[in-house]
Amino acid sequence: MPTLERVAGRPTWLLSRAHNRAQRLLAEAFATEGLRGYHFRVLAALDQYAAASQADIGRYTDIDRSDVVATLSDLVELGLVVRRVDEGDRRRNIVEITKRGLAVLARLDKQLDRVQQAVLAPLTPPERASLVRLLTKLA
Amino acid sequence: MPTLERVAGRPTWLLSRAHNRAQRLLAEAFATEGLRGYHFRVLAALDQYAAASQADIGRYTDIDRSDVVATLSDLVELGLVVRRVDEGDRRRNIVEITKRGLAVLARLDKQLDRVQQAVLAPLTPPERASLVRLLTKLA
DNA sequence: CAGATCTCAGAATGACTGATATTC
DNA sequence: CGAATATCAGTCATTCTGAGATCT
Repeated sequence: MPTLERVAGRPTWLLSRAHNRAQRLLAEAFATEGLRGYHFRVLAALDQYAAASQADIGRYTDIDRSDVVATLSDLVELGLVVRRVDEGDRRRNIVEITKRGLAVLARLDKQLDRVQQAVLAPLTPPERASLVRLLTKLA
Repeated sequence: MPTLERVAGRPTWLLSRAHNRAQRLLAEAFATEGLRGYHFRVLAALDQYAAASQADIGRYTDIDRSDVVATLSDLVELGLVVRRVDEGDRRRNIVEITKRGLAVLARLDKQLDRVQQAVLAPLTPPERASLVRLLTKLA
């Protein structure tokens, strides 16, 4: 296995490797429902913050407002969320997750747990806690 | 600051956040030389493994063969590498870094150190070592 | 022949930019 | 008026797929 001295062992490189591996597994998991990461994040946000505006969804999920629009349009078309104008503030859309959306979210959540297990498999429980603590400090 | 319970605290999410932050800083650093991450990785590989074939560069850098082609074409055009057919095995191209390429690589290397410092700033030295160890175990 | 190499065209995903119209 | 919102039309970087041509 060739190693690039100039990058091997560097935190940013290790971060990339771990992130890429996790992302591949997550993409696979989401694809079982025909969705992508953005869809999951938005559904999760709508479950937690019911009837949110699109701008809020963007803030909760850290997704750009313009991408929230497209993501929601996908979800509306799939019947996983409903979108209507906020009559109290006509600039806003109120977005809510549907029953079908909740069902999909529940299934994706289980898949997500599976992926976490797979990614963290090489670490012992105390090591996992340590990693979470260190990564949290980074942010 | 809103948090998404369904993803907050999850290793894959924390990994994404840290990776994204690092990537933004790295992209900025590379952009000072008008380059991107792929260019740096390839230059670093050519410095370490002189006169490599393109397939080998792909293996060293973990960049897909087809992307190595485009990246090298950029670097050739900038005069940072030279590419010629291997007369001993005419399937291969032999690629070498130039003097200018070495100079650019040296500057990028310094920038990379700066970025590592910035990314790791919130951690103490023992914590940094611990993070590197844990991330290495993940791979 | 099988296998390695280089090349090209294209796509998927996540992240981002800029502009516009509407509403508060 | 300034500020927030939703929308649209793009770009960009990284990663990956598939197919073809050449050479060992």
